[in-house]
Amino acid sequence: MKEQLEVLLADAVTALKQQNVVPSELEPRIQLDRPRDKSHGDFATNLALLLAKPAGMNPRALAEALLGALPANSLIAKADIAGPGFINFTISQDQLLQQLEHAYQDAKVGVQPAEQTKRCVVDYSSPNLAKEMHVGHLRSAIIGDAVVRTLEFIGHTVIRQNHVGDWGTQFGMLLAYMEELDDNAMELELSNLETFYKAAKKRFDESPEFANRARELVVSLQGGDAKCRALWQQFIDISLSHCQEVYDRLGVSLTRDDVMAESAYNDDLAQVVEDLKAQNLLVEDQGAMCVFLDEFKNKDGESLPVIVQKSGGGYLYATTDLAAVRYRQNKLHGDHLIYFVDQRQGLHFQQIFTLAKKAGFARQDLQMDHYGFGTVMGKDGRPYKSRDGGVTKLADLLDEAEKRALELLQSKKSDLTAEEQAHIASVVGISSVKYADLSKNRNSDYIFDWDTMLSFEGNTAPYLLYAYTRVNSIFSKAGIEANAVQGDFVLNDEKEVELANTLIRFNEVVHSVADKALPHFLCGYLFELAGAFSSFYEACPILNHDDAAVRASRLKLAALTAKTLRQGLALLGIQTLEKM
RNA sequence: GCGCCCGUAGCUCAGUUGGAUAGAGCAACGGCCUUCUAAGCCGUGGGUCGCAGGUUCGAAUCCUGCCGGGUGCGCCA
Repeated sequence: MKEQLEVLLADAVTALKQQNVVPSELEPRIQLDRPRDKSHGDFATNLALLLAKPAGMNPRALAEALLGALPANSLIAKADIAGPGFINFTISQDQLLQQLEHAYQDAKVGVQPAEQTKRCVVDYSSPNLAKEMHVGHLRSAIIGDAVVRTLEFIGHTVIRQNHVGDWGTQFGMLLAYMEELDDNAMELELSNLETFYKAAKKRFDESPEFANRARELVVSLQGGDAKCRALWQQFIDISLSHCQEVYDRLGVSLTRDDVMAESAYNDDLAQVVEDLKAQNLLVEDQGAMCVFLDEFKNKDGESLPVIVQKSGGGYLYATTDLAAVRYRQNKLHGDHLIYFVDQRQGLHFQQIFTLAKKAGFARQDLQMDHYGFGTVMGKDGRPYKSRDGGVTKLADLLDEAEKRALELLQSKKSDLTAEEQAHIASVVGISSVKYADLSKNRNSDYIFDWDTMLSFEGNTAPYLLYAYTRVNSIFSKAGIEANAVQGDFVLNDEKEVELANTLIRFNEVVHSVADKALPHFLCGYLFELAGAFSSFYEACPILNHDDAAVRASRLKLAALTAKTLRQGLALLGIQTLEKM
């Protein structure tokens, strides 16, 4: 609908250029807003204000001219010139009704496919396998997964890449510790990777012999020693299955097939350095192999180095990331490489992107984006910590979410069985954690607060899940299938119109989430939709209305609301409940 | 020192590439359950958009300079 209006306006501009009213070289950006004030119509544009100066005309007169040049159409019911020269459009109700009917019938709820589909290679989650996943791994997995689902929904091909860390120096320490244990003890110790890591670290810090052995093992591991590799593989397998458990509980769509570990690039690293050298980009500095990029300066105004090989010969994560760029472009055939990684690695990725293009590892037109995010903070405004001051394991965090949700449910009166309560608590707990994260702008830090995220009031998962069950209860009460209501949409009541206008915005919102990789747009929209429905539900009787046509139309509005909420939440990676 | 992010109501946050009177939720206060629904709805109060300049028809948004916070800047990932 917005797109159609944009096309009409673009045509009007073209017409005015032909009439020499507007300079022909002008290419104004057509901006259409949804005004907050309803008296300003459904859409408003500032086009006349933008063009007034170059055209040497009074903005209101130019607005008149634009309206005169607008092609005939069935979209616009009314167009007014307001204020200094805004044009306010009111969309014809026929159009609105058509859009509603289409969304009601459509498997994608009226969401249009992207104009140009791409192959997106998305790097997200990517934990270090040496330790168990902790609270710091939450955002990449949750936000990345929501964006991935949204990109797929509008027709892009997405290749997930879980770039797990399985190759760092700390693995020497872990292997050394494994060596000291017999089979039984090992199995026991590996059941909790967190304590295993701590025990190994303690040995490393306390015993110089152990530390030496750990360093030897890193060398043998990277040298391909069979015994060492087997031990390492055993550890990696256990750690990956821990990760998979967390993904499954969290409803993150990653699987074992998406794992493309750091170690997988091992054989290509020497080649990366070789290729940089062949292009005269490489400089040896203090024994390390570096590329100095003029785009980045240090405090003295000197170029900043990207170190690709340590003075001891070892490779670094910059080397691996360069190899990964090349792999993702050439082997996975990506058009758009996306990284959901902590904001703090911003400089690193800027360097990698710049160097990848400079070295010809990436085509000049390859799109590469680092979508960063802020830190998870505690209520005290400092990075989130568990009660004992340590990092919180993700598994424990999710346990607590479910436990708190269950307590909350039990505090309310309900006729649910214990089994139903347990299931609902699990969904509510997990989705609360996810939604709290997704509903904030990913760029900023956010405060992790159990009470706020589990509240049934405000922009939260429990509120939306409850809103969904309320809509559903209408259909179960009436014994009607939501997707098979006979009759047409008819809009009379103000609340009906408001809900209808909110419903048809879903398409725009989904596209903006995909374009900007900002899922909080969708959260804000769903909250608005749930609110619009509640107001409608309060003001407009559905099953009790005696006019069958009105009843049918309202049922369809409810059905489309349910469908939109379900689909919207699904894009966020949140499942719905039939009752709660 | 330089780079990036941030500063909006008491609190948590929106504000979609500059738009009309800066919005939600929580908290506070006041209403609404003999009608599908109250884990809900309706309403009230609450602001020097960090500060000071600038750009223009118009600035929370763009530019410059300060103040305050976070984060990063050669061999960890």
